Amino acid sequence: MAAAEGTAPEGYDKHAFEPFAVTVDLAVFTVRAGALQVLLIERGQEPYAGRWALPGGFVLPKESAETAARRELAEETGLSDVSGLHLEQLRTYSEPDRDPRMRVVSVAYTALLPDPPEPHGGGDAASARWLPYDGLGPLAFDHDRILADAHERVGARLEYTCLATAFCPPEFTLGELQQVYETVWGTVLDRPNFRRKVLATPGFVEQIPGAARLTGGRGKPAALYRAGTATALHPPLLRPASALSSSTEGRPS
Amino acid sequence: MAAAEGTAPEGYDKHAFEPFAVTVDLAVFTVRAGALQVLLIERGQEPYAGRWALPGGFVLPKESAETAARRELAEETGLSDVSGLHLEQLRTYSEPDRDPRMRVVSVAYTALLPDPPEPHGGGDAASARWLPYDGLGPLAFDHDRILADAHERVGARLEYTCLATAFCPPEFTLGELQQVYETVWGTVLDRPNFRRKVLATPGFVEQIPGAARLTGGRGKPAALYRAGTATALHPPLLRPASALSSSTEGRPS
DNA sequence: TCTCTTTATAGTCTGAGTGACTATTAAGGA
DNA sequence: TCCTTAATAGTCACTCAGACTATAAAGAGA
Repeated sequence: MAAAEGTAPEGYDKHAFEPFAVTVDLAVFTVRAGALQVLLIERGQEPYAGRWALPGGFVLPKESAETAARRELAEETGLSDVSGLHLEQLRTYSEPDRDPRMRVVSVAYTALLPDPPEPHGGGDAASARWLPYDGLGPLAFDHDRILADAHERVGARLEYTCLATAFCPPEFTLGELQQVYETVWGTVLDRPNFRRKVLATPGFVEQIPGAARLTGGRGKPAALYRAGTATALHPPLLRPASALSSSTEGRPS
Repeated sequence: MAAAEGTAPEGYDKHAFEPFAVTVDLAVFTVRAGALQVLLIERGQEPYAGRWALPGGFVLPKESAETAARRELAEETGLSDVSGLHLEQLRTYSEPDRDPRMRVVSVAYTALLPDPPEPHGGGDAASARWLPYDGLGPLAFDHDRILADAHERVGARLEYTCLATAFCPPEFTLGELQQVYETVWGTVLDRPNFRRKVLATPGFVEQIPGAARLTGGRGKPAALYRAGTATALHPPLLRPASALSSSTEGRPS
């Protein structure tokens, strides 16, 4: 139901039941220098003063959670245009005691950025920073759990969708695309096999004719590709069995 | 964040911002007589009076959305013990105008029941009924969308998990398990190939030694199985390409 | 300039897994 | 007794992924 039936108080009005605060939390990932990084802000006040937390904020009265998430994403990253970025609802966290101050229900979102976003945003967050996902200390609230869920979701999405290109700039090499997989999954993939699989999937990537880029200064120049129009990956690109538990290893806290 | 930072009003207190009503909506599926059926309640009052809607209700001040969903599931189905049933959070719907009366954020859940639940519940819902998923008219609120999302999620879950046994009673034949797949996906599967795949997956099902049941009175008796301990399905049991769009075909409204 | 290293790209071989089949077994009904 | 139905067993070919080897094209250093 949408409201006001079932266990609703009889003759309800908007104050006949306990109101909830509704917020959004953002797990924003990027791949920088071969490492998976997360956008975090440092809390300035209690509770959890000094601890890192996921960016986020209240859903305003006239906006959806999705709209709120995109607004917060723009504010925290400092990017002027976030309309093209990948933003996906993760799940909702509603444990009654997850915020010691009051009852807060939070809709978590996962966002993916290509490499060169500004180091930290110009929004209201005092100190937003990119931090490596591995080795994070315990975060504020239940954000360890949210971040771990987000990581697992992104890893699974790479298997069944063409989402990996969302981590890449408009033009990228297959080596860079492979590094996205390797970084998120925490494994090493065979380069010829990865190449064969990506090129065999229609619409995953399309080659930019005649373009090439020297990668690292050494070695043969790599052909450049851009993201294709396909979104699904059939058959999927399954991560090796050795990477199946990596989503629960090395996660914060 | 969990609350009270970012775009939160300065010096917030619990009434410094617009309160939201938080509800749960349930998409409860079962397979009865070879058809996919959904538990629905008929609305008795405006808005959408006379229309069918998903069961659900308010999240109480001291409970999580998951707890609320399980409580509602027990009330609406009339089952005394729902602790063993599959219940999974789907996603959250938060469009500002999804309920014309007030601002309601709803956390949707998907539940799966084996065949013989009571026809309708003894809870507060005046008229809860099982209705076939195919051919449903437009539902109340945005419940068409929620139900379609739930169907798609269940169909995808069958591919990668051992979830299909949640639709089956404690003892079942492989033919019954196959019918779960065929009913949810809306396709016909090859029986020997399905059998080979299920039996080749360790922990999916385990045979009950010596037990057999006549299925339909005709034909060779089928061996009985119970659900195994595995939860994941590696490699997945992908639905045929002909069933890929069936999640968007034939869905209500 | 001639190697050596590095990286991209091409190709081979094999085994696992699946789709499309055919064959056999065990029940009930005419 | 024969026919139908449904479960179960087995075959064959094709696809695909993993593990390789080989070649091409760049820079670095002697």
